[in-house]
Amino acid sequence: MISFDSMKSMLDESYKHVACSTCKSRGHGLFNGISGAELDTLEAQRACNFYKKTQSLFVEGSTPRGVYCVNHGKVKVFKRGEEGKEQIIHIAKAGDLIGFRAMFSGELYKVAAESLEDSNICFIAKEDFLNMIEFNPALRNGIFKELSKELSDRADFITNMAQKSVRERLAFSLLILMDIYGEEPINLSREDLANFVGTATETLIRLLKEFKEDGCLEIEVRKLRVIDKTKLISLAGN
Amino acid sequence: MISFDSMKSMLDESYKHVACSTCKSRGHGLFNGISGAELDTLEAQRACNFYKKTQSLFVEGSTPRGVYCVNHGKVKVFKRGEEGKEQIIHIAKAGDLIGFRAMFSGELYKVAAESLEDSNICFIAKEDFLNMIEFNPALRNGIFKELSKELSDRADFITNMAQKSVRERLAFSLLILMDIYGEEPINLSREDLANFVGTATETLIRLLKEFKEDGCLEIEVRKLRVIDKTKLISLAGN
DNA sequence: GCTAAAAAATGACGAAAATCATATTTATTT
DNA sequence: AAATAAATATGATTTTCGTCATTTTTTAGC
Repeated sequence: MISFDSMKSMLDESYKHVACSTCKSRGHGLFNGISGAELDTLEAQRACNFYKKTQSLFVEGSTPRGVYCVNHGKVKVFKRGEEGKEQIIHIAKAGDLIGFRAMFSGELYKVAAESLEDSNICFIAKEDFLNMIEFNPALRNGIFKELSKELSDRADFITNMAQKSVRERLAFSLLILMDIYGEEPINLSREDLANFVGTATETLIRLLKEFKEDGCLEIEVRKLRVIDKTKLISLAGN
Repeated sequence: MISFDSMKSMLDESYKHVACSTCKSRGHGLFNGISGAELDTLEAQRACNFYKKTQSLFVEGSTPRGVYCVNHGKVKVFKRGEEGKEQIIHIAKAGDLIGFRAMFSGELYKVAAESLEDSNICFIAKEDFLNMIEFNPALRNGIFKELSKELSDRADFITNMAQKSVRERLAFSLLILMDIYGEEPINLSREDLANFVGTATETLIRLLKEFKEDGCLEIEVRKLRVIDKTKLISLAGN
């Protein structure tokens, strides 16, 4: 049988030509409210690119030149600690915008971004993006809202890190990942999952096994499927 | 001798009548670029209040009605974990704005805020604040920048939490607190400091003692003074 | 399809830090 | 100033989790 991933690779070319006007990911994203002339402008300004799995969008310390809009696929946004260990801060899915924090700060990237699977990602230059915001109050408010939401999420993240056990954090992380992956199984390497939870890979593997034995998780090598969300919620402890 | 704190209390009345136009805290805050008619409007719209130490500005789950601008004093912004333990997310100093995330999200407060010392804090109603932003691009960009900075800070915070030892985190936290407290000694209870670092109070106390013995910290009951910043930086490990 | 390399899994062990119990000091109230 | 409460400090013990070593499985290249 031909895998879903290899099928997608075969479709590379078509992936490069997604129109914003028909982009299904747009519905849940920030460009949701856009239409008419503005949509045309967006369409003309953005460049669409295909990223193979594990390809880098940008690295820590580089100069931000624009924002990335995920049309299809998943992207991890992460930071490296001193010993080079990654801490995944955020996982972006279709419809999500990446790297807009850097548009406002005027600083170099403080995080890095890399595709987690074969992805199709559009790019909008800084100038064009800031211009759109300047003249579109609705979009502006969307950005404010999004920044606010992320800020709030990160406060939760910090609190969890400080006060919860690794087991609780894993359960919590899996619930977040369920939202991100939707119907699809969660497709992350053990290392990436460990770097999201904030633990050692070995510890993570042991806990996954426990969860499986507890009957809330189905495990294939790189595919996790939650089968008892209720139990997971109680394990997450809130 | 009369203490600084009690002296401040005696001056309550004067604290209530700080004019925005002469507010010294304004220089380092978001209202920095404001002048003329806008400054007059701000002046007219804001209400100035005195908060005694440990007084609450707002609690988790309540409805946001505006933003708070610290004229004098310090405020902790925190979240409570399941067992009620606080995690301090941010400590605001004079010139800082508190609670503007909630202005955009349309949600209830997800964090709480409480004064750490006798403080003078102005309040600007949501409507007025949003109005100012709508018509002042510079202020708007300031807010974007501020939100972005906090987002970046929190990514660091998360990474530190996940990858650093409590000792390293304490060193790092003390460096942050040095910036917040400036020339003054760091004035926090052991519990608050532990809740900022994200550790148990007992562990924190033991580590403070170590730092003191290492000669980088001077400890009075509620006053910490860093005396060897270089050493602290090396202890923080970045 | 075979081989090399990478990822996942398991076990043994130790260090870090939480918890619990209790003592001591400092603050607050009357 | 004494009494009570709260904050700080210290000790003993346990648990969690990270580290290191090694094996097994999966993936990717030729």
